[in-house]
Amino acid sequence: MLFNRLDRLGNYMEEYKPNIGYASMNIDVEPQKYKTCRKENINNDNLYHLIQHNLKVLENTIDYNIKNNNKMFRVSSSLIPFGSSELNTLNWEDTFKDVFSHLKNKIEANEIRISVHPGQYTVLNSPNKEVVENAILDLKYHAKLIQLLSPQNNSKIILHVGGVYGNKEDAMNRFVDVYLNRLSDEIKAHLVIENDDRLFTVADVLWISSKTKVPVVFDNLHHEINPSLENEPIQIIINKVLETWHGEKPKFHYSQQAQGKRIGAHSDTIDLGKFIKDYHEIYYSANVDIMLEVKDKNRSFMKVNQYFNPSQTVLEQEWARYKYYVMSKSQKAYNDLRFMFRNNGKVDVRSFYKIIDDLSDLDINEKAEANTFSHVWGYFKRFATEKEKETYLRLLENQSIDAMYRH
DNA sequence: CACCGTCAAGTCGCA
DNA sequence: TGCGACTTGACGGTG
Repeated sequence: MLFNRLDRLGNYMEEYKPNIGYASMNIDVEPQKYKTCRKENINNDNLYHLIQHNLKVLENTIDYNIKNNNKMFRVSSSLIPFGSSELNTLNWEDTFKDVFSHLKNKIEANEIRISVHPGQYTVLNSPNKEVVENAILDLKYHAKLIQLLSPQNNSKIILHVGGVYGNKEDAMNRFVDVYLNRLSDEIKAHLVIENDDRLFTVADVLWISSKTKVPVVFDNLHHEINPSLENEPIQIIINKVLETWHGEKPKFHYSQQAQGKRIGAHSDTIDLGKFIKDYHEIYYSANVDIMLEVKDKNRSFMKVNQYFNPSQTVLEQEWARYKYYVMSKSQKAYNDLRFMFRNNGKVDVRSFYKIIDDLSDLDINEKAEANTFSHVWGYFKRFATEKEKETYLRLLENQSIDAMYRH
């Protein structure tokens, strides 16, 4: 009997393997940062070069995703500076038509699911008419990005409900009203709403969904901080959220609290052990895709994706990348991992990342850090200029570890 | 060259 | 009533 049940659970595991995604930026591609400008510097020439640069950042991110078998990511709203403002008079859609078409082909050929996430300033339910108009323009901009990059039903615009203004019921009714009467079918085809960490709970967004049929994105950390439906088991709540997707594959958010920071602040990295525990409690029986919201972006994607799709080759690459980080934290962890990878032995994903994740709790170890810089310097001294060499030796002598990271 | 305050966007919550 | 926090790169001014 027990065996049968475990066996069935194992089958669910096979069947419900989530795509794992990360938000907006990739910290390991170059050029990495999206550029923008101030209002006073907006002109067509400037915008042209900024967008050209940003599309290159996006293409590099897509290439990274293809190479690393990543099937989901969030496109940054910063792609087009002032993309929803009338101050941007460049016809960027036509100007970069060929680039968009090229990127769209890459995304679709590799079956990558995309999403966009307008920020905290896009408020559809404001009592201020102008704020609402700007929010609608911003949704049009985001829908245009989807249309240009991947105009499929599973591409989503994730939005928060907005403000409360002293009366939550009125505020929710205003959202419903704007949704039903002001949004185009094209926006509605992609728009989904998420519970937030202060104002609108899962129960609130489910209510809005019941009036509008808008699907709901469940965010675990926001639900933990701003709970609702507390008498219901979590699986019942999840089932209610799943029903709002009407058979489409849902997208959920997952994040972890940063220790010692403001409530709701996202952690630097995903602790894989905690992820696995939460995944089995919350997401396990649901056929969903999971977007990670975390500071180290694609690196946590690699970590979580290895749990679902382990590969010895990838783990070895991961070990190579984390090597100096481990060395700078703990000589013991470094030796343990070397032992783990000895003789091309098979490495267990969870054990590997447990050693890496546990390092973040350690205090700064300046001796180990200085030792690491000596190792790294062993590689760099061949390429370094005289000036860089002087800087390095001066900083090492003074044990100025922080300054060394900067250089 | 390093560092700091301000700018964009809208809302909430605390003096 | 007004200002800090949230977010993040740009950019001007100061030392």
